[in-house]
Amino acid sequence: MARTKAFNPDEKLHQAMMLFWVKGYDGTSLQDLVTTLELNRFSIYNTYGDKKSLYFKALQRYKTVIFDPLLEPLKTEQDGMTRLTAYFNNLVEKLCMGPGNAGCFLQNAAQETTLEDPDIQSFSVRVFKELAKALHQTLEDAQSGGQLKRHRDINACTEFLVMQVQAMIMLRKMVGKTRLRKNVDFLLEELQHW
Amino acid sequence: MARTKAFNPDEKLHQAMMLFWVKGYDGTSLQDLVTTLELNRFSIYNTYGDKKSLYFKALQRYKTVIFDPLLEPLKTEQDGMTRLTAYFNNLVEKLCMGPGNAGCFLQNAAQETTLEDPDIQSFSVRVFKELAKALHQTLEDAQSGGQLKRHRDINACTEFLVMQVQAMIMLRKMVGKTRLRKNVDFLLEELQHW
DNA sequence: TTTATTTCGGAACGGTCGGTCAATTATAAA
DNA sequence: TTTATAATTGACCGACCGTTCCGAAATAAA
Repeated sequence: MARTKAFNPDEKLHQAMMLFWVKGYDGTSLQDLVTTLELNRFSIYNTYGDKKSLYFKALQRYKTVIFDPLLEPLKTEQDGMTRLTAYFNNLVEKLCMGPGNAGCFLQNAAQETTLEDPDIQSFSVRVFKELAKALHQTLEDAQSGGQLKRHRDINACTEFLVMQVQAMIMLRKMVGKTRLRKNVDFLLEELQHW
Repeated sequence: MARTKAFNPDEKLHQAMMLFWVKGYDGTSLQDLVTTLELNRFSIYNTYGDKKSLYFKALQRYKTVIFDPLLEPLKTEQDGMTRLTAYFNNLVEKLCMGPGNAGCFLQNAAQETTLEDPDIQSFSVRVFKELAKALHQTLEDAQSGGQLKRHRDINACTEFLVMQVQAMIMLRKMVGKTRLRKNVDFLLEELQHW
């Protein structure tokens, strides 16, 4: 016995995600959201709660829509090293396809100094642990498959690779695709001798 | 035939640098500056110009006071690989000594999305090119000294190392010293076989 | 000591921020 | 068709933003 929403909340959330991704939390004003989503301020509050709630919802959406698919190359049936190479190559491509030089929404969220929300922080940490877990499994498979030397410490390698991923995400914000490509190629070449 | 300043502009600029370093450009309000520097708003404008001018001056100060000294280990009389190791070890120490988890002021400045000032951008780029130059020279020395294999492409190695430096700076903002230390040790171990 | 010049302090500017309100409109159930 | 409920709207809130103005205080040169 009530009126129905005149918009699709999921679709609008997606637009909010893109906006926050590119402009950050502080850089995105309520007015920006009103203009971009073509929603009234109150409708935004009514649907998603306050600004930080909306930001968090957008961040969670990013995780499922953007981040999770990036892990797929690590979960195929191929051997470990092949999966690793596929993952990094795909990462470079996707990083250069994203909106502007926005980098990774999750990393941006973790870095925004003004945003010291514990929920957001712990969420970001949790997501990067998922990445670590996937890389760890892949490295294990590579080692048992003989593409990674026996003496290698899987945990140390995993941590290092997580750092490499984050480094590339960040680097993308500052340099072009060519430079990024070269650095990934360098890393992948090193990996062949691990 | 005029009144003298009741404060030391250099000292106050240093305090402003620390503030911008930790809280960023947007995160630092004029009121923050007034409170921290214990200066009147107008005195700030009168001495340093507007907010962005002060920020830029603070950034330049950071370059000479913090960044430049970090390059010193690369410019000693030791052999290339020793200098490289010394540089990274020192970097880890200094990163963990800086204010809070602020990371590197220059990197922060380059990343702040709202701050798309071309002067600031080009300044950051120029500084990181200085780092690249110093690393390049060091790698050359390492190669001619026999600590770096002949077949290695110095330019590619340099770019990769610059990325590693930036990665560590960023990682410091998200993880503790222990984790950072382990990653640097991993990298340095790899370097021994380059 | 006088005078010219600059700093200092506080108040105030217009603008934008995130967030809220009551009145209006639309719609699903009774 | 009526009625209860929720969505929508645009105006509006107090707070803070970066910036500016002006009167008062202070000091170096004349």
